[in-house]
Amino acid sequence: MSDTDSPLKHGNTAVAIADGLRHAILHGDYQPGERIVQDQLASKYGGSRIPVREALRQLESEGLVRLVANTGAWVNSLTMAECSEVYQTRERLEPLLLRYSAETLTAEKIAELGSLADRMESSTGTEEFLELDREFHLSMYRGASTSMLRDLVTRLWNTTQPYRRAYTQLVGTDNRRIFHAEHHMMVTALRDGDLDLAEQVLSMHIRRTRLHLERHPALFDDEPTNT
Amino acid sequence: MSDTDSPLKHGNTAVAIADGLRHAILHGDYQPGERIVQDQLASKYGGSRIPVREALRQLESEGLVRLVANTGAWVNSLTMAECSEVYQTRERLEPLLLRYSAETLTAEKIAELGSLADRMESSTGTEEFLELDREFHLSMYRGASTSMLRDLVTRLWNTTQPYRRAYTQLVGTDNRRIFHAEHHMMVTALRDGDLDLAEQVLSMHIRRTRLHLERHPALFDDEPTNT
DNA sequence: TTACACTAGATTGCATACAATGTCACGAGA
DNA sequence: TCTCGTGACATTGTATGCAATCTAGTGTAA
Repeated sequence: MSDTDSPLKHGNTAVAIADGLRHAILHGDYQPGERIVQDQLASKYGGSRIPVREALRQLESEGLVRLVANTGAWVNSLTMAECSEVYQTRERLEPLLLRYSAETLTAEKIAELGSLADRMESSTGTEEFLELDREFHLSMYRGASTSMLRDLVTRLWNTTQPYRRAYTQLVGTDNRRIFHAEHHMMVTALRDGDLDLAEQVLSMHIRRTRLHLERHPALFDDEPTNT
Repeated sequence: MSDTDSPLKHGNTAVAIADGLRHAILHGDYQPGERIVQDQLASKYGGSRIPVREALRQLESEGLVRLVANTGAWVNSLTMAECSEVYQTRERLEPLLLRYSAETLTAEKIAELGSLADRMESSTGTEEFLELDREFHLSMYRGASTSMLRDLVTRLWNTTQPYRRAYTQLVGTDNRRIFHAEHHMMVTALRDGDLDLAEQVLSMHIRRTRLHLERHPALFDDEPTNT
C-alpha cells in the first residue's frame, strides 16, 4: 500500500506493471485468449519493454498469462476441466486457510463479514456482486499469519475470475438463495466459534459453485491449449 | 525434454536459466538465505543479465527466490511455521491429485512404484534417498491429465526441499520403518484399486513427516523474513 | 483451386551502456 | 567507544539498438 501514486520509484516498474496488468485482466479489460503486445504495455506504463517482460514472466508463473517463445503472450484461458480442477483444489485448501485465519477473527471482523453478505444479497450489478463475493471470501482469510497459503488461494481465485464473471452475466440473479444462505451460515458458524461447521459449509459452498459452472460448458475453451 | 544441449535456441535463455538455477537450488548447490548475484549467473550461462532477471522473477513467483528491489536476490528460506504450512497444504492437495492421477495408473506403473519403494528402503546416501522419495511421489501423480494441480504440488515440494535434505542428513536412516511401510501400503492400495485407502495413507504419511520436521526447530529460520 | 516457396513487416529476444540505488569502509565529532 | 555523515565501490534497474524469429501476404507451379 504505497501512500501516493508517485512517479514510480526506480526499481519497481516491473512490479507496478504486473499489478496493473493483473488488475486489468481481473477487471475484464482483457479477455481470455487475447493477445498482449509488449510494446503497447511499455508505452502504456511509460517505460521500455524490459520491465514489461519481467512482469509477463511473473504473471505467467501465476497462471494468468501464457507465453510462447519468439511469438507472444496471451491472457490464459481455461478448459472446463481445468476450471473444475481449480475449484476442487479450492474445496480442499480454503477450509484449511479459514482454520489458519479464524483464530485472529475478532467479533468486529465477523460483523463486517455479515455486512458484506448483506450487501451482496442486495447487490444489482455484475461487477458489484463479483467484487463483494471476492472481498467476502478473501477478507475471511486476511487474518492468517503466514502468507503462502493465502497467496496460493488468491491465485486460484485470479485464474478463474473471467469465468465467474461470464457465469454471473449469463445467469443473472437467479438461484442465489442457497448461495447467500451459505454465506450467512459461515458468518454464524464463525461467530459461534464452530470451526468444523464453518469449514464444512465453505467446502460445500465452493463445491456447489463448481457444479453450477460445470452446467455451462459454453463458457469455456473446447480443447486445452497445448503446452 | 529437448534432445540435445544445443547452444540454446534464441528465445529460451530465461527458461534455461530458471531451470538451471531451480535445479541447483534443489540439489543444494545454493543454501537457503544465500545471495544470488545477477552478473555471476549471467556469465555462468554465457548471456546478459536480462534473461537472468526474467528467470529470477519466475523463481520468485515459484517461492524459491526472494527479490528486494535495488538490493538483490536470495534463495528463499522458511520458518518452521511456513514449512508446516506447506506440509499441511500438501496433506490436503496430494490425495486429491492422486485421485486425478490414479485412473491412468497401469499395473506396470504401479509395479514401478513398488520397485522405487524397495530401492528407497535399501538406499544408503542422503541424495539417493531424497531423489527416490521425490520420484516415488511425483511419479504417482504423473498420470494426471491436467497440469495445474501437479505443478502446484511440485512447487510445494521444491520450496521445502532444502529442509528435507537437512532433516535427512540430521537423523540418518533411523526410524524409517513406518515411513517405508506407508509407501508399500500406498502401492498395495493402488494395486487393489482402493483409492480411499490410498488417499488416507498418503495424507497420514505427509502428516507424519510434518510432525517429525516440527521436532527439529533448529533446521529453520527463527523469525520470518519480513514481507 | 490448392499447395508451397518466398519476401516484407511486425514482434520478440537479448547484449550493451549508462543511470539509480544500496553497501560498506573510513573518519570526524560527541 | 559510539554515532553519524561521506564517499568510493558494487550491484541492480532500464532505455536503446540490433539480431532472431514468426506471421501474413503475394506469387508461382502443379
